[in-house]
Amino acid sequence: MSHKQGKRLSHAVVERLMHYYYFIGEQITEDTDGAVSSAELARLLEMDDTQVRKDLASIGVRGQPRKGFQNAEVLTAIRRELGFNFRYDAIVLGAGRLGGAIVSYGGFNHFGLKIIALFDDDPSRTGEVIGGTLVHHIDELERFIERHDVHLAILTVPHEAAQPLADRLVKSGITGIWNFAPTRIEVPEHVHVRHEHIAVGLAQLAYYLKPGPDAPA
Amino acid sequence: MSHKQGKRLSHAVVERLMHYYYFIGEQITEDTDGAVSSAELARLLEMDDTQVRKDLASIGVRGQPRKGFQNAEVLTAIRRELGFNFRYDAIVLGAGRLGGAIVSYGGFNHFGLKIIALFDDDPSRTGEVIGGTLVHHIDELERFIERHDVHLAILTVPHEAAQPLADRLVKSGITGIWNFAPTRIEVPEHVHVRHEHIAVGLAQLAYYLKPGPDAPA
DNA sequence: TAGATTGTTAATCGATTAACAATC
DNA sequence: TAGATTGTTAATCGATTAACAATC
Repeated sequence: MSHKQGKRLSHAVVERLMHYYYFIGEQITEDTDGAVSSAELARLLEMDDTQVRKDLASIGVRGQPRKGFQNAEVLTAIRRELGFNFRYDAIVLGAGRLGGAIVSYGGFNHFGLKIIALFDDDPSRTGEVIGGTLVHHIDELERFIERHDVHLAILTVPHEAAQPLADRLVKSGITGIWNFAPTRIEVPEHVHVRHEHIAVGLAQLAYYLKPGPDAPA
Repeated sequence: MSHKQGKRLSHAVVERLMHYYYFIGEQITEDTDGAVSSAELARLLEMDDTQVRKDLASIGVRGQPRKGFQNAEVLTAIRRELGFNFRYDAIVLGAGRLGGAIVSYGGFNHFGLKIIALFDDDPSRTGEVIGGTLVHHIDELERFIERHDVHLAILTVPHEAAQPLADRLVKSGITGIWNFAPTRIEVPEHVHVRHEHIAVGLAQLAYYLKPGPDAPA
């Protein structure tokens, strides 16, 4: 393998790999043998073709002159590099609409994510099944995590519940938190948090739609 | 005003402004008169303090030596710059769990977004009210957009429905699309699309949680 | 005043793009 | 072979960080 092992990919590279994965994955239905050129990928994703070649080289994929990159080979390398071949068991905190949307979304298993339980503090929700997943009472949290050796939690709770819950999660051994709660949470250094700050996306759009002299063309 | 009007802010700057807005907004409850130093903001958001000062300078906010930046002044400037003072009427396409979660989330009105209707192709959903918002049949789409002069649409439909719907939206005069559908959509240049590619967040986390020699410390 | 913090220029760093020889 | 496309080095660009005088 020609690329350096252990080299940590930047967030930007991981994001671009996801876009390649996503896009090639969409194209491939029966045409698994197809290939794609860096120029083609670049055009469709509105980026530079050199960038594409560099990104793919960085994960050890080599193209063929006059042909491009084998679809299947690219997908395999991205899966390997981003860890989609591992299975990550996860729990979802909060059985509200967002938590429900997340457990119901079937796409995550392509990325190795398997949601094995929902938790909610409303006792009347306990025992309910959403998207094939059982709702547990929040009091069961610590015992469940220990018993099932879970390391990833998805937070979809209100503002005020987020930090106390994060503390409980960390104490129980959770090392990754995907935070959809509308607040920042603080965790020890060894815990990875991804803040999914949905209003940022809205702000980006609003900025472009804003009327007046400041509006960009 | 000292900052250049009409200067287009980069995506990265818009995102950082949102983090400041969010964070200061959380702090301020009664303490509207408070101020925050660039060093304090930087520490809490894990970034460089010079960056904070530059960002705030770029939207015309001036701090006071030995005091910092007035909370209220920062918030006002960000609102002005990002367009939160305008009202954006929006429609949501798809009355599934995700569409429901979006209309039920109360936070968007802080950013000027007002969701005025849901649309779904399932006739049995028509007339239903979710989060205070009425579900219309998709056949009403064009007439509704025209009648209510809507320019922003939020897509929460399945893969295969996304592109055809985007085409209808564009034809009806929509100029901004917030796309939560798990596929890329193509639109004319004058239409702004924000792809909310949720699995990217998962991939970032998975990359850090991945076991093995490649895993970063 | 002394000292904390800003505002801004200069230096550094990294990411993007251009160029082009190597390859099939 | 000729020509399309890769792989990679060099050049450019922009973003981040360091340094420090200005300010209250």
